[in-house]
Amino acid sequence: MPPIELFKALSDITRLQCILLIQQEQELCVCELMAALELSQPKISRHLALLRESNLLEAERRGQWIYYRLPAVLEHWVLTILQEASLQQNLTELTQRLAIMGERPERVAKCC
Amino acid sequence: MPPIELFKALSDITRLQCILLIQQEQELCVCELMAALELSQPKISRHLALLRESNLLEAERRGQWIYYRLPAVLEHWVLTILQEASLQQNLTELTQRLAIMGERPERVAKCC
DNA sequence: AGCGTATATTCGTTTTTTCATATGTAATAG
DNA sequence: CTATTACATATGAAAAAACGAATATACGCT
Repeated sequence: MPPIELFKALSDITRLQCILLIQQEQELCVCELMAALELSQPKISRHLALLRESNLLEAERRGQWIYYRLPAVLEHWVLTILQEASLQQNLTELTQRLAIMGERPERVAKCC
Repeated sequence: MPPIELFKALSDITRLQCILLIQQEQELCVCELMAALELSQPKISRHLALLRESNLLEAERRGQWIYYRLPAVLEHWVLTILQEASLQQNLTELTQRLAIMGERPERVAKCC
């Protein structure tokens, strides 16, 4: 992946927050991201699609839900940059809103 | 500096090439960047202005020329990201076009 | 089969970014 | 002082990105 593609992908606040929150939480479904970021479903979905197309996220359907996570194989320098970013980016507010939903799978059962 | 600001700054190919080439060469003037990237003066200048406004570059006038370089003090995580990017980004073509100009100060004398 | 939930995609519009052209400014040379 | 070089900035147009609203699809339940 060329650096410019990574930087373009991370240059939108919605995409940056999505990918960093997913990195922190291992995996998240769309409705959890909607709740955490307080954004509309199509908006979240479209940005996730962009990240998927750049191979920065992969999606897995489990029942009604589609879970997003970082790909198992990810170039090391990309991971380095994500980690540096997550050290700088304050995610506490997003994490709190996630916590309010409760733990998975109850969280999932409740959220959508 | 918030991560999103850095990623926005690096999400344009002209700005990315400028800053990485400057990082590699210590410092460059506008006419050297024009020659290396083969782009118009206002285009280079505008992108340099954006990088300057984000404090990712600093400018120093010496006679007729204005030299751009990385700031002496730059958050460490920003440097890390620039270094990771420069390991991935191929700058040989740009570097060659710089070399054709010859060495500074002859290069500078010739370039503009 | 029919309904509700979770997510994706399409479409038309708005906003943001980028660009080329033109003009302004600072330094140097004559 | 005038001309030239090196660079900055303003302006308006074009291209790209992001958005909301509506629609489509896929799954689970009854």
